[in-house]
Amino acid sequence: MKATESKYNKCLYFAANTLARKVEKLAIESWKPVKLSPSHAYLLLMVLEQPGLQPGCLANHLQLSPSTITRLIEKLEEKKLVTRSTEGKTTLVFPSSEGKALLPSLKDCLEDFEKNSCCLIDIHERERMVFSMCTLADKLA
Amino acid sequence: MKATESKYNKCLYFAANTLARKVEKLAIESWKPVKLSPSHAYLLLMVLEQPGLQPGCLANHLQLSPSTITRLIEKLEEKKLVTRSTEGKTTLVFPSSEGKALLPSLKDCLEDFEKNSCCLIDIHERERMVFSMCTLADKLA
DNA sequence: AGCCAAAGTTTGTATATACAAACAAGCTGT
DNA sequence: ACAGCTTGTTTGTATATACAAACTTTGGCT
Repeated sequence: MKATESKYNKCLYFAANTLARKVEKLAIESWKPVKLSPSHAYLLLMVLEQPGLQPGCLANHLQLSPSTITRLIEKLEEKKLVTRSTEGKTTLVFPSSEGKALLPSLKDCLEDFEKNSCCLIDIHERERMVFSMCTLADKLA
Repeated sequence: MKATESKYNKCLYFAANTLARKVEKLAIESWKPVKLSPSHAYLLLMVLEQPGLQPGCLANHLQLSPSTITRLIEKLEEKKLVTRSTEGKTTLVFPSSEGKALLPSLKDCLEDFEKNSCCLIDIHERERMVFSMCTLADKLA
């Protein structure tokens, strides 16, 4: 059965969750080449662009809870892709050289993901949808 | 920080996940009066409308995996809101009388949820967004 | 100086969901 | 008739995420 045919196809709860799960699946595929989950990949990308970023800042940008960010960083640290350095009460996250080496592949994966999802929906409709989703998310904050 | 201001505010992965998590939170609040999580509530609603529905059919309508449906039913069974009866290789799910008694409250919660989320976004934009989300979800199936 | 409040981070624990494998029942072709 | 495929369901295990509580450091107030 298709989502558009479900009894709940007008329901925001249903639509938001169903879409998120399927997008997650597509994203997981897209990031398999670098052996990272999408969240880990996005976090690493941010750290590569702004070395020394703090967990709190990452949480804001990725709209994830601080504790989730801690867990993501832990895993990236295990994989030797980032390092943490504690400065007083704050923590700074830096990419390792291995992490830096991954940058081109990460960008390829991101591009792949965008390409795969863009070809499924009219680009303007997609843009409007993403904007609506972010706007509504903000109002739910 | 707001989702619309994030570095990733154009990214489908980011938008879909952020929105879904926040909608989930709102839904959790909306269904607190009946002490059920949103998924459990939606499942119970379906079973109330169509007693004897099979897990597989529930999975299709709710767009969840069969194993997730099993887990949801287990919990509703613990709470004595539904019963399972196995007929050969299929299973039929029926609401208990306690489950039936919950129907009016469930509908109130659903209405509350709709009301709370509708007042945040223009109703036509919302409709279009939900439709786009379902359509895209189908293409990602 | 000393203490309390605030801010940043981490830890313990819980929920939602899925995949893959196991299981069970029915169906098909020879 | 029965060996094997197919379908529906459940179980074992894993991931993503969050909340609440516990630290930790810093800065303000007295």
